[in-house]
Amino acid sequence: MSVSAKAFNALGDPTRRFIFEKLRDRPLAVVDIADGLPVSRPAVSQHLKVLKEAKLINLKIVGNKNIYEVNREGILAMRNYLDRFWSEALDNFKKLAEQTEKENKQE
Amino acid sequence: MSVSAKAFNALGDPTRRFIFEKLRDRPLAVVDIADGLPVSRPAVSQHLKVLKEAKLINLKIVGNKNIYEVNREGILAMRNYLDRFWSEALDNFKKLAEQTEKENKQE
DNA sequence: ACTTACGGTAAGTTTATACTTACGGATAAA
DNA sequence: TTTATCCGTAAGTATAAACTTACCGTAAGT
Repeated sequence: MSVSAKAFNALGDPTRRFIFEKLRDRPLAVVDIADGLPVSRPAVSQHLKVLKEAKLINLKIVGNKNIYEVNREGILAMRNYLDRFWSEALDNFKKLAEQTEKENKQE
Repeated sequence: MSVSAKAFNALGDPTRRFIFEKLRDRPLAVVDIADGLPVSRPAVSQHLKVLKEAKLINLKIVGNKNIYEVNREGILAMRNYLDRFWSEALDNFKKLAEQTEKENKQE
C-alpha cells in the first residue's frame, strides 16, 4: 500500500481528521490529544498509529510523554498524487479528443 | 460536511480509488466501470454516488447510458485543504518558536 | 521504594459501511 | 410493440473498522 493510499485512508475517518487538525496547531502528547475527544484514550492511540503509518504525523518521545506532530511527507504524497492524477487526466482527455477528430475525418 | 472532507472520505475506500483511477483514463458508462471489478454493478453505482457527492466525478446522461468523468472540483478542494493545512502548521510552528524564545530570555 | 501519570497492545463488542439480491423505470434495438 | 440494455434504489446481510475495558511496562514525581 502506497503512502498516498494510506494517507487517504487515514484522513477518510472524521475522528482522525479531527486529531490531525488538532496537531496542526501544536505538537501534543497523547493525553492532550485525547482530552476533549468523545472517544477513549486507547482509541486515540489506535488512530495515532494509523496516522503515523500514513506518514501524516510522527512521534517524539520525551521522558514518559509521547509527543506527536504533523509530518509533511504524507501531505506531500497526497498532493503529488492529486497533481499527477489531474495532469494525466488532462493528457488522456487531449488524446481522446485527437482520436475522435481523426475518426470524424475518416467518415 | 465540506467538499474536501467528503473527498477524503470517498478516496479512503480502495474500490472507490480504483474506480476513480479508471475514470482518469477516459469517461466511462457504469457497465464499463463495473466490468472487471470484483463487486456487483449496484455496488459500483453506490460508490459512484459517493464519488459524485464529493465532486470527484460528474455525470453526463447520453441516451440510456450514464457516463461518468473526473471532476476537478473535488481534487482542488483536497489540494487546497492540504496546502492551507501545511501553511497554517508552519505559521503555528513559527509562533511557538518565538514564544519559546521569549520565555527562555525571561528566565 | 512507592505511587502516580503516561500510553501502547490485546481481546472482545458494537457500529458503520461495503456488499448482495431483487426490483422497477427509462431508453434503445429488434 | 416486444425485447434487451442500462442503471438507480430498497432492503437485508456480511464484513471491516472503530470502539470499549482490561492489562502491563516505563518514566517521573514523592
